[in-house]
Amino acid sequence: MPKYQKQFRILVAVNCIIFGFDGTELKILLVKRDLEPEKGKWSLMGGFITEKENFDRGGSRILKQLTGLEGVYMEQLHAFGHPDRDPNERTISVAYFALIDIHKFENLINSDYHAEWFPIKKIPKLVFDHNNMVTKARERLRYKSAFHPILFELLPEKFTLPQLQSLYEGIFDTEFDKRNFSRKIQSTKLLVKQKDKDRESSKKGAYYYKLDKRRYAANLHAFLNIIPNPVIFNRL
Amino acid sequence: MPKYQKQFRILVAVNCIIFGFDGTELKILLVKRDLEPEKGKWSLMGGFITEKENFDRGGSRILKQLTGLEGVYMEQLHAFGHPDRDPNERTISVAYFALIDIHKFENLINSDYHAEWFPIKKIPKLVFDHNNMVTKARERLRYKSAFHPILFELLPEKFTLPQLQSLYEGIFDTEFDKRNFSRKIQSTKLLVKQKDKDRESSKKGAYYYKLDKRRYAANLHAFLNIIPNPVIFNRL
DNA sequence: ATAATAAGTGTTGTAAATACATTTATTTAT
DNA sequence: ATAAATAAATGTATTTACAACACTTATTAT
Repeated sequence: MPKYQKQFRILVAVNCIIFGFDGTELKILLVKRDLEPEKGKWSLMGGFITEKENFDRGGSRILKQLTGLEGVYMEQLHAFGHPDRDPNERTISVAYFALIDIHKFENLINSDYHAEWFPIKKIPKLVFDHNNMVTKARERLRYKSAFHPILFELLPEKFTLPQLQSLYEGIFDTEFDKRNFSRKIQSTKLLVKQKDKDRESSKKGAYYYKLDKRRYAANLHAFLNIIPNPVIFNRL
Repeated sequence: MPKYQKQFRILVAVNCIIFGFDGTELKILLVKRDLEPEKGKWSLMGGFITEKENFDRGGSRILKQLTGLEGVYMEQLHAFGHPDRDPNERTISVAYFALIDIHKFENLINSDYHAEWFPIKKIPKLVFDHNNMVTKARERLRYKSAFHPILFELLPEKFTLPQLQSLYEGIFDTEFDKRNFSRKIQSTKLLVKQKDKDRESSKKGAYYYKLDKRRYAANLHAFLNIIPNPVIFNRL
C-alpha cells in the first residue's frame, strides 16, 4: 500500500477535565505536571495516545491512572489543535470530561501524582490552553445537565434532595425554589426514596434517595428541563 | 527545550460533513476520493492538517477548496481516532459539519473534485469510518436544530414558511401542524415578511421571509423549542 | 418547655402548547 | 365566464406545564 509520505505527523494527547462535588462546591481535579516544559505547574491530567488505543480508551486509561476509577461517566468534549498550544512541539489534544463521585476518589488516589481538587471558581493558571478546556467543559456540563440527568454521576449512591439541589444551584450559579425543584425531580421517576435519613446537615434530617438504575439507564438521553429559564446559559 | 522523544506521531486529518437542502430533501455533499487507498470510492471531503493551521481553519480551508464558500456555518463535531480507521496508516480525523445554501454551491463548484449531492436517506457506503461521521453529524444537526435557530443557514436569503417547515420535517422525519409551526417561528421575531411571493410551488404563492440579521446574530445561542415533543430524538 | 434549624409539602394563577377547520388567492380546464 | 383544483393563510378553545408563593413538621440544643 502507498503511504501518505509528504504529510507531517503530530503528537496526539488526551486530557481529562475531572469534575467532583463535595456536597458544597463543584470542583476539578488538577495535577502538578511532571514533565518539561512547564514542569511543576498545575495542569489537567493527560497523556499521549498510544499506538493501539482510540480516544475513548485513552481517556479512560488516563482517568484510571490518576483516580483508579473505571466505568465512570465520560464524554468527548472537543479537540484542541492550535499550532502553538504546546510551545515545545506541536501537539493536539482531545479533551474529555468526566463526572466522578469525589468520595470514591479519596479511597483510590494514586500517589504517583500530586493531585488536588480545586473549586471551579478558584482554578489557578494552568499550562498551555488548559484553562480554555476547563471553560469549555464547564459550559458543556451546564448545557448538558440542563436537559439530561447526568449530575447524579457526581453524587454518592445515596443522596438527599437538598444535596442534589445545591449541586444544581452550584452549576447554574443561581437558586431554585425547593418545592418546584423537588416536583420536577420526582416527576422523572428516576429516584427511589429510602427509609433512612441523612442527619449530618440538619436537625430534622433529609431522606436519602437512590437512583432507579434501570430507569436511569433508559433515560440517559431523555429530556428533563430542570432549569426554569434557559437564558441562564448566557452567563457563565 | 526537551522533546517528547519517545512518543509516536500521527497523521491528522479534517473531514467535513456538508449539509444542503434543495427545497425537498436534506442532502450531503460527497466526493470521489482521489488518492489511495480506496481511490474512486465515495468519501467525505477532507484533507490533512497543515503545519500552521488549527482545526477550525483546516475545516474552513477544506470546505472552501471544494465549494468555494467562506464564512459558512461550521462547527466541530467530533474527533475520530480508532487505530484502524485508515488501514494505510494510523490517521485521526477531526470532523466538522457545515450548513450551506445549496444554490450558492452550484455557482462556485470546483471541478477539480468530482462532487455530488446525496439525499441523506441514500448515502452510499463510504470509505473508512465516514458513515459513522455522517450518522453523528445527523444526530448533532437534529439535536442542535431542535433548540437553536440554525436551519436558516441551509436556506437562501429569501425563503417561505412552507419551505422552512418542510426542512424541519425532513430533519425530524415527522410532520408538524402548519398553524402551530408558523406561530412558533413567528414568535421568535427572527423573520421579516417580504412583499413578494414565491410562485413556483403553488398557485396561491407563499410570502417570502428574510432573516432579521441583527436579531439572528443575537439569538444564535438562544433557545427556540420548535419541536413539539423531544422524544423524537430517539429515532434517527 | 422553648427556640432554632432545615426538611417537607399543596394550591392557585399564568403562560405555553396543542388540537383542530375554514377561508383565500390563484391557475387551469371546461 | 365559471368551476374545480391546489396550496397558503389564519383563529380559537382546551389542555398542560410552569412559576410563584407560606406554612407545618421533625429534631436538637438550651
